[in-house]
Amino acid sequence: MGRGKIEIKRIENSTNRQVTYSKRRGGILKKAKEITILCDAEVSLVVFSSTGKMSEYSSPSTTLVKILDRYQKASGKKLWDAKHEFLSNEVERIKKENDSMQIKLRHLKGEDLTSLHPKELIPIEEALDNGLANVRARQMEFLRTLKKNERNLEDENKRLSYILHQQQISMGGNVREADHHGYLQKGRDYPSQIPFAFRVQPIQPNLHQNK
Amino acid sequence: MGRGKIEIKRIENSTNRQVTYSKRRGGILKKAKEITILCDAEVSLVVFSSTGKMSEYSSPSTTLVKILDRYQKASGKKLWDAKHEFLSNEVERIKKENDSMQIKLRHLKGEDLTSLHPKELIPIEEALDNGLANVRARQMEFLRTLKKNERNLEDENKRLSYILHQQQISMGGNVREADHHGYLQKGRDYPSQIPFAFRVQPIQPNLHQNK
DNA sequence: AGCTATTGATAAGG
DNA sequence: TCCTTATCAATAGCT
Repeated sequence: MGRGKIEIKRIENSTNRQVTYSKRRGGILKKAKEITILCDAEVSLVVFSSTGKMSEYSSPSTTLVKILDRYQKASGKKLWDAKHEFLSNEVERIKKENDSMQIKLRHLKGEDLTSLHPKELIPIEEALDNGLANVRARQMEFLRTLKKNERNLEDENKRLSYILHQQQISMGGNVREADHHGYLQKGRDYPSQIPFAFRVQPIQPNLHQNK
Repeated sequence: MGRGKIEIKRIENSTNRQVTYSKRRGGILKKAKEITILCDAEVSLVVFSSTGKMSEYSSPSTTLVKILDRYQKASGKKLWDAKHEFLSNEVERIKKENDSMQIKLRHLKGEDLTSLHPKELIPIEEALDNGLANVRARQMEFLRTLKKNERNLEDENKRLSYILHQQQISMGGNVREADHHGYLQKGRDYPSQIPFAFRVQPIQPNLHQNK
């Protein structure tokens, strides 16, 4: 019923699918209302688009809950109880998972070990060893990063101090020439010779870089 | 859409109403299926005729229960009562607990450490150290128990062997007197003197005592 | 969002 | 309930 026949299969073009959905949703809702009025029927219609947006229709004078109640009586299927059962099972399932993790955690913390066979201690020991190695490796890595950061900042500090000092020399004439030469000759060590007031305050190393 | 336009109002003729219901029900079900397929939608449709007969459609791969579940989440309306809510909350709660344990376990195994602040590594390291100490202490304890067990068994073995030997002496006369005295004199070392046939097979130490 | 050619749904009748 | 068919309604493809 359109400019051409279409095959009933998923519309691949997403825009097209959306448009068709919108049109047909209107159509089916209208049909639901019509059958309700024309035939004195009760209808409950819930539609989710592929994007997750919901539309619903329930015939007037009833609610979805009432219709579902009737549904259960008519079909013999249990929506309530099934839902109940499903959730109960879910709770059970997750609780078990929980318990087993709890136990593993306790074992790793070295608790409740007396209940274990000595053979079961071995993989735990290995896991702990391994974990410890990983944690320490990570700590070392972090230390290295910190040190590197510090060194970079020190270098930058020296560079800035040097520049500041030179500027000071070119601005005011009352700086002794000797100091100036001293910097050029002493290389890496020159910052120690700079009066404190010239030094640039180091900024906080960026501890959050991996956060 | 028929031989004549009809007004959308209750069809008074009961037979006519039934017929129209039947036709339109077919139509709306078809539309529901089509929108499901064409637009990748999820549909739940329940219809009751005025005579109380029910028809339903749920998109494949889902059930009415699942759709209703989604319905509740999307609409905020509660279809089921407090008990369900309680169970749902329970599921949520335990799932969260589960996730947090999952994360702790992973951290203890030395996984996903890069997401941690170095300060957070310290308690993990401590826990691992502690756990390792406990596991190893347990292993040592076990070893001690084993050794003690072994010693006890050896002693029992000797005792039994001695008794057996004495019995053998009192029953048959062809055992040399010397051997008999030997046991009493040599103390702890005597079992090595007993012929193999006299020795009692040691039983398996009870490794499962704490299981 | 509108427009319209075209297909689809269905009212009436058998 | 099912078939047929005239007729109206829904909508696919475009803009």
